[in-house]
Amino acid sequence: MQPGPPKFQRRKEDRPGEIALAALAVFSEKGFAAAKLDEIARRAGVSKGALYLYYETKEDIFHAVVKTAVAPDVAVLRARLEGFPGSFEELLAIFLPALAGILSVSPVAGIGKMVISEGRNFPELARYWHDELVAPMIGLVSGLIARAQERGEVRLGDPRLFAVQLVSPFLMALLWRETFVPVGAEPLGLSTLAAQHLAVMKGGLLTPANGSGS
Amino acid sequence: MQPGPPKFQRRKEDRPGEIALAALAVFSEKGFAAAKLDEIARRAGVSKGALYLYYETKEDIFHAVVKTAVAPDVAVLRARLEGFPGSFEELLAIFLPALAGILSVSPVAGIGKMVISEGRNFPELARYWHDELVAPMIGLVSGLIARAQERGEVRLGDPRLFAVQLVSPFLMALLWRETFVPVGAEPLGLSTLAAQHLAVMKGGLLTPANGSGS
Amino acid sequence: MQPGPPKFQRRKEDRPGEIALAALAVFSEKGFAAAKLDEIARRAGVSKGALYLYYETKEDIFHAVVKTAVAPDVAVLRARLEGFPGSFEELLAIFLPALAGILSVSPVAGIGKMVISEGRNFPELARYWHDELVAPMIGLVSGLIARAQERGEVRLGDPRLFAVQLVSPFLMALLWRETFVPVGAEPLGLSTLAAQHLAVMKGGLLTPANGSGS
Amino acid sequence: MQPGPPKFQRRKEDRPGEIALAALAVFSEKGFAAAKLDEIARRAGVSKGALYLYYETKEDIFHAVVKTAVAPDVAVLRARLEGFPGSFEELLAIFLPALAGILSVSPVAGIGKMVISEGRNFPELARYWHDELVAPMIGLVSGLIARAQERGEVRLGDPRLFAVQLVSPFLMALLWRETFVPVGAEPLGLSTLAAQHLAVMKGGLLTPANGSGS
DNA sequence: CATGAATGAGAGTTCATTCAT
DNA sequence: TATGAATGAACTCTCATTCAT
Repeated sequence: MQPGPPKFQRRKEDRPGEIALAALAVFSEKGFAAAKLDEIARRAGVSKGALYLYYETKEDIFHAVVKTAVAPDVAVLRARLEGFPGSFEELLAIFLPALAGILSVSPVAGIGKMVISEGRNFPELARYWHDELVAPMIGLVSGLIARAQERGEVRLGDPRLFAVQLVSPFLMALLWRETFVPVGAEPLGLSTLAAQHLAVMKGGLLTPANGSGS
Repeated sequence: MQPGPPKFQRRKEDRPGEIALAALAVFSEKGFAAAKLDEIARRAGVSKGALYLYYETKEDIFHAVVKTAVAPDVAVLRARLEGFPGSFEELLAIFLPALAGILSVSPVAGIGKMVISEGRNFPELARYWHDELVAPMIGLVSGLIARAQERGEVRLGDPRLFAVQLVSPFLMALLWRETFVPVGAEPLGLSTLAAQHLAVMKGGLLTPANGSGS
Repeated sequence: MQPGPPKFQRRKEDRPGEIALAALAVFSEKGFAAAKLDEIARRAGVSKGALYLYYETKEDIFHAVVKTAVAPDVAVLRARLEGFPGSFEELLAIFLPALAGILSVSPVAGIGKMVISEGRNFPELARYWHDELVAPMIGLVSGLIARAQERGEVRLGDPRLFAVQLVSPFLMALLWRETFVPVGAEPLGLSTLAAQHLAVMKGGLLTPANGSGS
Repeated sequence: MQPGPPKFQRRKEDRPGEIALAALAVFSEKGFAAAKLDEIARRAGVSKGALYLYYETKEDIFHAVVKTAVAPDVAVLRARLEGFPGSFEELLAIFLPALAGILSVSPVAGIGKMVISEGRNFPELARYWHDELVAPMIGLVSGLIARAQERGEVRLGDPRLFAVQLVSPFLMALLWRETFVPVGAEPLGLSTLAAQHLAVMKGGLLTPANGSGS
């Protein structure tokens, strides 16, 4: 049986991704409970019934959305940081702007907000995010800091808390953007923040021989 | 027949506060949409109908909860900071532990999570929080920094971003506590964080003559 | 124990009547189901709980209202009509304006609307009204007509339907006043209607010898 | 396993009409407030949720019901009456039985009762009925009477009140049927009433040359 | 595969009724 | 008696999920 003339049609294999993308937007804007499947379907360009061809339940879609797009970012950063040849100061100078860059384009802000919001309702997702994204990231940075401490580059102190100090301004900037900018607040420039944070961290984190001379 | 416990009590004075307290817990755990009035009523020890004796709608209860307990904290901090006689370094040494102390006992974490979660659904509340709590706080700290810069105590840079750097680790610690600790993550000790953050900020924020000698 | 100075206070024995009066207004405006006991209590100047000191249920109040103020009107008309000495033509000339006069000041319109509206929900009340007010009235008028027919004053025909023809314009005028005048319709003047209706009925109801000569 | 009757049918076309029909019955029996959507849905043979596929709110269903089936009756009568070639006496002889016939089969009685009952609660509907049905009908009949007066066929007097006299017995008959017949009252035969009313009106409404000779 | 009309459990809200005061 | 805070059943309306087409 020869194939008829190939009619244009969307590739079926993309449907789950298209749905997840639409769902990310809706969940991120409304939260889990207030998000309507009707709206997700409409934004995905499919019928409401079609959602159930690819996902079992609304919760299932939510899980898919949260778990999607997590791995790539971690992998990218891990690749850049692990085995970085230079000093910790040089590492910081690379890492902080890179983090700012990634965060400003990644959907991680929206998903992060969802995890914060719905963590109590979906502990499995909170655990997943902690185990897959947050803990590895913190662990990675902590490890780099610990090694830098061993080399005498970084002052004494809890590496995990140092890691928190390093990344928290960016977290705050993301939440600021999602929460207060829509109601009229002045945005926090991510790149300026990265530069200024780098300067302060170099001054405060590094030992005198390594940082204060810059 | 001996009288059992009375079927209900008349305590008009106390009810609104009790309801708001119960609602804070439920909203904070579940988010606005997933919170059931049934549960709020049960935790407040009243019937569902009684809620409507004191509040018009579910949204009204939510508003009451979000607007509650905002002013006190701001006022306390403003009183401590404004007109502080010492140097900025001394100010930091007071301010960071104080902030950590306040945050660890205030319901601000739960409410803040709600504002982050539901900001899009209730922009009025996001605006209220920004205008009443967040912007004043940031403005207060920024002002202190700017004056310290004029005195040559603090390095050059955007005071608003310095303020973000100062407070963001505590924001992150709160969200960490609310989101990841319940699923098994190691807590971030607020007081240890405050001490370490103070050390780093003194090293990185202050000018050499003022900070690096400590 | 000497009595203290006599404080002014409302006479308790009027309470049920005051409540029924307020209830008449509210039921008449809103219908049974949409009438709120809160509003009845407020208009009666008592608390909601006080209603239950005098009536068992909302339905009980409704019954009281419907059954109240029915008997007087019937009695007045019956007294005027029964044993009227003159001709039927003279009777009509008395009866129609009198009916118009009574209806324009009596609460019968409001109650009648309630009976029409709620007859299906409260058949007992429909039956009560029919038996106590409507059927006696129709019977009374029918009887007068029948006797006038026997005297050759009124044309042949079903006396009951003649009675309907006699009273129906006033019914319509009442319903018009209650229903359409509030939304801007021109009122139907009851006294003008009575005069014109009298003229037509004299021409159409009476036999030539009795009516057409007027 | 043989297939039982399908759990539900898709009949998008027919549903609104079926729902409105069921709603007419329920509203007419119970009044607006006492009518339960559950019962409307059950009588329409659909689920409660299905009502909301076709109507926005309960009030919306009520509006649809009240506005339904109004225009047709008016149009039919207007067509019959306007431009009627014969004398007013002949017109009456056609009009009154026709009115009786239409009213005895039309749902206008039930809807009219609803308008009377709920006019205060839904003034928009009272206005709609007045403007679309009642005022045009009264105006139509008044106009015919006025022209007949100009031709000397009808006695002097307010044409609008004459119109009321003409139609009110039928209104009363309808309300009688809806209100008192269900509790045991003798029905008022509409066709007999029409014939007798015709006779009386010919005698009382027409001028001697036109009416009294019949 | 795909649709969307239809379902039905469950939510927020109202209000007649009760009862501690 | 009188109050009105408190109750809880019942209502309207929503929306995740199903299924005839």
